[in-house]
Amino acid sequence: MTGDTRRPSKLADVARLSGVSTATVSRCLNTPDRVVPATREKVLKAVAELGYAPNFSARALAARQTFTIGAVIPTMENAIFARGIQAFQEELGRLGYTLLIASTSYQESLEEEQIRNLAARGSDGLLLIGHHRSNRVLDFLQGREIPALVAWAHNDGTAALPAIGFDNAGAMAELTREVLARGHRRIGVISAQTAANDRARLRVAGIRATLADVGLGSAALSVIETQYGFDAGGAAFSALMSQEASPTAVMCGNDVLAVGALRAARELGISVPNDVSITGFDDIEIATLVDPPLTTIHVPHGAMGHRAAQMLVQMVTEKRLNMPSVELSTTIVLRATLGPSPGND
Amino acid sequence: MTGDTRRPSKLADVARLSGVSTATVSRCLNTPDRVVPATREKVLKAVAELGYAPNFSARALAARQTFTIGAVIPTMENAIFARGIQAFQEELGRLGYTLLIASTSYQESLEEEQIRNLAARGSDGLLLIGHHRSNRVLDFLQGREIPALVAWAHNDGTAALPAIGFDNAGAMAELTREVLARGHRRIGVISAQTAANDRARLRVAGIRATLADVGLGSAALSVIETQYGFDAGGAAFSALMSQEASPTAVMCGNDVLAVGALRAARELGISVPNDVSITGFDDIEIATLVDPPLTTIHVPHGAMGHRAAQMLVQMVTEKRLNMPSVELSTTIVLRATLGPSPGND
DNA sequence: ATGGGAAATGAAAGCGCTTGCATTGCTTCG
DNA sequence: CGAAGCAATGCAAGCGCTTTCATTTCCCAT
Repeated sequence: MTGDTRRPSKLADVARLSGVSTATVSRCLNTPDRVVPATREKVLKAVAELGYAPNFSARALAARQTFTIGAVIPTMENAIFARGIQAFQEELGRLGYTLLIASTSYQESLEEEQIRNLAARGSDGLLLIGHHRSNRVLDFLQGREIPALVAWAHNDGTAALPAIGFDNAGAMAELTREVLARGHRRIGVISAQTAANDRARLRVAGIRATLADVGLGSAALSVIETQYGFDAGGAAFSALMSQEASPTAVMCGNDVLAVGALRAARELGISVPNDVSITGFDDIEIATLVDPPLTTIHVPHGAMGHRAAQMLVQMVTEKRLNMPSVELSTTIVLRATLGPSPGND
Repeated sequence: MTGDTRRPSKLADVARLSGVSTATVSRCLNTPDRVVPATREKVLKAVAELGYAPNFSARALAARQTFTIGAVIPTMENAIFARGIQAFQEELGRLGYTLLIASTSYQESLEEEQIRNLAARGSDGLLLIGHHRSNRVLDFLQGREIPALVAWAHNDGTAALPAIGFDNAGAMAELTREVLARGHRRIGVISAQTAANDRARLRVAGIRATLADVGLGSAALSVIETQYGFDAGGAAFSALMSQEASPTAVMCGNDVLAVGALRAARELGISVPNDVSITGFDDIEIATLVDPPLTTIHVPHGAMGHRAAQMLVQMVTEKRLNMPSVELSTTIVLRATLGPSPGND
């Protein structure tokens, strides 16, 4: 155990100690089966003795591979991304990759910068959120031949990048049917900003389409777009409820907004679900902790993170820029915030 | 704009196009003031024209600096770490560094592995959580001369690594005084596992010490250690309340545990704070969303993340392994879950 | 035994950048 | 007007690893 000495030992040290060439040591570490067991043993012993750990920068430079995956996400503060990214990172670790992380704080302009940065740092692959993205970025990725995978969204065939996610519009449509089935005919919607967020857009679209299916036009619908956050959700809810013909059900684009709305309802003395129903999207932990527990759409974040890691690593190792997109299924979780319409029509 | 072409252009391409040596280009990019303005301009023009971006692996290898900071945290799923890490990452980005992240899933044995991994990947500095750590790791860090900063904990002078955080014991002691002031004399504690978690340990110690101050021995105290999570918190609460002389106040090691306890209380038909008081630690968002809102200790996670990034980068650029620790102050947030003791003594 | 072919190993050329030292070109002053 | 001094630049040697290609070794069929 001469490890942890002054200067970290390098490949050449191991080679010298074990009496082989650096090439053989390298092969021992990277392609063990290309080396005869006796040699391998000898080398591994030297490695242990020296406490040798390869220098990743050198390796990256020589092999043009960093064993690093970059992720550009809006924020980690959000439980939704945090959970998925945690699973992503765990699986990545299992596969021998490390996660390089950058966030955009929901600023579209920052995303391109972060992507270029992570690319310059040699990320072998990139995890991106949602499809909304300029052609310039797409061209950059393609030109550099960097595999990229989109998560939290599904690729219906029209998008440029492969994706793993779920059918945002479909899931919301299904929930809308539940809402309609309970007699609601005036629907309020609290959505995240849709301009640079295809997920938010699709969720609203799912509601619109379902309403149209039963002959309900935009008169039945009242949509508010707002920032992300509990307070923003609450404010939007108040606004919605102070309209003259206020909605009997308020569907929210995500659980955070929904919980904010719930809190506002409590403060306003509006009973949920007796006076008004509220629904969410995501099924983060808080949905079960509020009172009454939130009816929402369960999204398999953990599974998505895991699969995303596997897919991305596969793209990297097989040098593929494309891959069949996978759609995960969501389920509606009926808890207590969705009830029959008060019928005060 | 010949950028984004087939092969990413390299330093030599820029040198050729601008008619200078690679050394000058390098200096232009890294130490602009060591190059005469006319040359600089010429080079920068070539850089723009080629869409040149430096290869970080090569740079890292040559300069022995990666502009990368590693963080080893228990998990990102936890809102507590997520917020602090988000702030840390933002500030890091501002300073030109990128975050390499690894998590241990609260497994002590994994931490060392992750630290070595991040070190091998050339992290210029490391952010670690809490002081609990083997000497082997400490020696490793010191031998490799890698600056490391501990967050979420305070260094009272006895710890090996500089720290930024708060006085876990002191904060909890203060809260305990509030509890005692309300007449509570039988205190239950729900703590995270203390074996490998100095923060949890100190929080419990803070309670113990304060009780001792007023002459209350261990008979007044009933401590349960449990896993992290809402359900675990709930289960621990049930266990505590089913004791013969059940506590009139339950102090929890963190908000997640406290909210779990709160939910369990509701399910058991125990009224908070009439029948029993509950307190948390951290003041994560959920504390304001539950009903009744949770009395807890506010911790400046965002500020801590920011400062941590600044301190660590300073350590890196000044090549210091040490630095004065900073203590952030916490505040008690009295909301609704702490009330007077029912006095059924 | 022995030649042939596959498997194992070694030698050495980079990967793209930084940086110590040598060189060039100015300015400045005696 | 020339030498000294200094700023700007260039040269070239690495940084620690991977990988191609050549060489050696080994095994087995003959």
